[in-house]
Amino acid sequence: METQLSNGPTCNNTTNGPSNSNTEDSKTNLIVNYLPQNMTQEELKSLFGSIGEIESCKLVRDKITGQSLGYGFVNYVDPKDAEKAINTLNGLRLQTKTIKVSYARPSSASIRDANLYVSGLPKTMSQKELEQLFTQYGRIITSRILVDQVTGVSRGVGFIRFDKRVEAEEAIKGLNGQKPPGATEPITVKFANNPSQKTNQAILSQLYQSPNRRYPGPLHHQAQRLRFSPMTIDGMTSLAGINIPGHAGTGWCIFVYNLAPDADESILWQMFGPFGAVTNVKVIRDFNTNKCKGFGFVTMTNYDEAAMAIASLNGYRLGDRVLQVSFKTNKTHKA
DNA sequence: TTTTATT
Repeated sequence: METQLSNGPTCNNTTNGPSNSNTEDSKTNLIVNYLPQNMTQEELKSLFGSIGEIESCKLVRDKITGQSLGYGFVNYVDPKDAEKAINTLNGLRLQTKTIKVSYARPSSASIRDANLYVSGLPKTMSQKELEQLFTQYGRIITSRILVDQVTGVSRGVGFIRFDKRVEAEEAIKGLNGQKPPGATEPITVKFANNPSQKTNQAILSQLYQSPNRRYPGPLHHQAQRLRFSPMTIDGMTSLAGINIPGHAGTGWCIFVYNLAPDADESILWQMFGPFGAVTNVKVIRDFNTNKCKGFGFVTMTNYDEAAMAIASLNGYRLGDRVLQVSFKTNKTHKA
């Protein structure tokens, strides 16, 4: 019985059970999870190559869309380097993500589709308690409880990934429809949807079948998933008759709010440049005093990079100020 | 009432 609970609150348990995976392969081959969306295989290779010589490296992508699936494999020549990579790179913060680095289990059919979706959980249940409930059925690889982004309170929904599919099946048999100790409502336990089942065909048909939609939000979101270029989106914008926030035609215009009175253009270049191609920056100043009026604009060429910059820099603390960063909207001056 | 963990 080698079940390991996670080491910490953020489900960073490494899958290096002493008895389970002691093949040669497992000592050099790593799986890297929770990678930022825009990270390329080259960047992955470069990051892990800084530890030692890499035998092979692969970023896993969606077969159809080419989108990164947020994880990859790094195989070192020397097992010592693999161990070093776990020790130094696991938990590393990259942009908005905290990456997880652990030994890859030997690939086999038995470990696929072992991910469970659990709903109806008591809102008070912690990740640890969730694991305690499931651990009797097998070795837990990851666990997660989804929380409300704003309040941080549990949504009563979570995921449990087991080492083996058969363990997941047993957990469904044993726990689906059951009440956890102390709970008033039964929980639902089933296999989680396979993310790759959500084909872009379905997304595309949504895009094209709604020529009258007026709501930029969701469409915008899907554009991100599909990695359309700004030009493609522009074409679709006219086709669908909608507005895409921040899209000026020459790039993606980003609104930066709460700059200090003495802010200048160089600070905007410095902040946004690392995220990708920046074509223009502008600090808005008072005509008389020549002091910054508290905001500015940045234009970036590529949607993905602009989105990443916004995700990373919104809420960023510059001096004693907390910046607000978003795509520029066409709102005049209400709300 | 679905996050991105098996090449």
